[in-house]
Amino acid sequence: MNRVRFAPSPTGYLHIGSARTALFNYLFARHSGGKFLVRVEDTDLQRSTEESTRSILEGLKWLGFEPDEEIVFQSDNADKHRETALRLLEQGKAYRDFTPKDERADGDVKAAIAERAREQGAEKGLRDNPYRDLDRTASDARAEAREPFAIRLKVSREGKTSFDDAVYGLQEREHSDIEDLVLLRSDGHPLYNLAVVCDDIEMGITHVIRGQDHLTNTHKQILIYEALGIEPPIFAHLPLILAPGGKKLSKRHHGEIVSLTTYRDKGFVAGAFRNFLALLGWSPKSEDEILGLEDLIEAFTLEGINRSNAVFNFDANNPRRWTDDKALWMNAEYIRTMPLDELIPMVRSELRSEKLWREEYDDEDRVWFEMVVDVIRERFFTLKDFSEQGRAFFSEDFDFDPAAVAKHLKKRPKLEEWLPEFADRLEKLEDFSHDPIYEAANEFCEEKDTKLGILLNGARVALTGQAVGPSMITAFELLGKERSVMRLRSKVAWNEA
RNA sequence: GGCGCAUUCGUCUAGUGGUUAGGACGCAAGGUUCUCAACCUUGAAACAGGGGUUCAAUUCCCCUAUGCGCUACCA
Repeated sequence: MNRVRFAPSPTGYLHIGSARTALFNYLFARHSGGKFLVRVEDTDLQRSTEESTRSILEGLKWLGFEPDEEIVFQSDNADKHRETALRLLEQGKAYRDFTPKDERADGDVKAAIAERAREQGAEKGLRDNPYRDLDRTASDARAEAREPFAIRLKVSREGKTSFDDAVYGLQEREHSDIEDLVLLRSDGHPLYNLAVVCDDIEMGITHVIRGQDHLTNTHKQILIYEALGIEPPIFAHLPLILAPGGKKLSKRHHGEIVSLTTYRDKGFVAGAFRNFLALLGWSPKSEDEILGLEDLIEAFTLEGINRSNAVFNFDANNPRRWTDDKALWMNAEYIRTMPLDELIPMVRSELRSEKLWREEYDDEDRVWFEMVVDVIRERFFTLKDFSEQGRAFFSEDFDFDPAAVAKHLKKRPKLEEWLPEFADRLEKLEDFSHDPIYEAANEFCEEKDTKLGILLNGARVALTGQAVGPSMITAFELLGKERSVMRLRSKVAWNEA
């Protein structure tokens, strides 16, 4: 049975790239009837926080990925990792390195690495550590004398490692390009490469599905598997998600846009965002794009993953383009087509958080509430729209869009008399439903020798504060006689700037 | 600096040794008419560049360019 894991390091919120990695792991597990596990890689004690762990798990839950077994915390296994390093030392497959640890600069680590490499040039040999072939008794003696040391893997001088990546194909790397990696720090803490390998073995992981940034490091892990005499799992590396312009998508430069919780907080339907994420770097055989969780599970295969990085397109300077257009479109598509039963709870919690919720909506006004939601969702993009653009349906306290007031009211000064007059007509209607309202509106316009649109567009602004919205006749019906009449008579909109 | 990976419309992508290079988002135009940011229809829009191999290359090979990743006693 396949066993996969999602292994985030808790050093911040859940990045959308990580969320997609979790998604692919989850889909792979479900598609093949395997297990989806979660392991929190908290070996970097300095940077790991509990709050981050909490927010990552919350994010996974929102997307609907519950782990099939208890969550593993990597730091709990540190002793085992240490034992493993010691065992390799014992077997002569690793050695003690007594070189004093050099303090690395905090800022641009990458630049420092490149600089060092440039200086060392071609004469640098990755095998020339003086302690690599230190006599065993001498090594033991120095360790006995409490001299600090790190444990490094003894990579053989000749040959190469290779593995067949499920996405990128055959990968080969010369040993001469791989240094003797550190397994255990001089302070006794295990390092990442050792920890992942040990834990993946311990957890019985069969497929490692992770970001492409791990592709070249995989060779180091293969070397550890070999030293341990254990068959490595199958690796499948995923293309990265980039920012517009092909740059790295980072918190530092792109802010909250990279955090999964942003999407929840800004009114995304989890299923819609999940659907969008799935299409970034993977595609189904069919041309369908709207895929629910079950569809994704059925269609998902490693073969469908492509190799080039995907750009997550958005415009930080344009509020309507705050995230990828297609993601927004997809969210709108979900909102207007999903079963009402599923949408209602989401709208309820949105209204609750904006203090617009009334218990009657779940009770005696339930039918009315569902009708309203069903009508207004047609033009909405996010769940937030229910409390913003749709606010007038749930509260008397709503704003008027100045552009709408200018275009549909101020430009037609006569409406200031007509709307209250029309209110009188509506008030007299015994049957306040579609046809009678429509007739009354038509009659009124004939009398005033004006077009229906002028009256209704003006009414829309007066009743909802918006220039766009559902059919106005329907809006009258939904708001009811009392509120319609009151708002038509109100001068509030006219006094807006 | 070294090593690795990638490159099809603006973006996400499909695809093949011979195709009108397909779809989606976005964009544009037209339609609908009570509004449009909804809906319907139509349209513009791509094989990074240069060499090979071949009857034929977007597809296979090489080089260049560009981007990304790794290169750490980070994960």
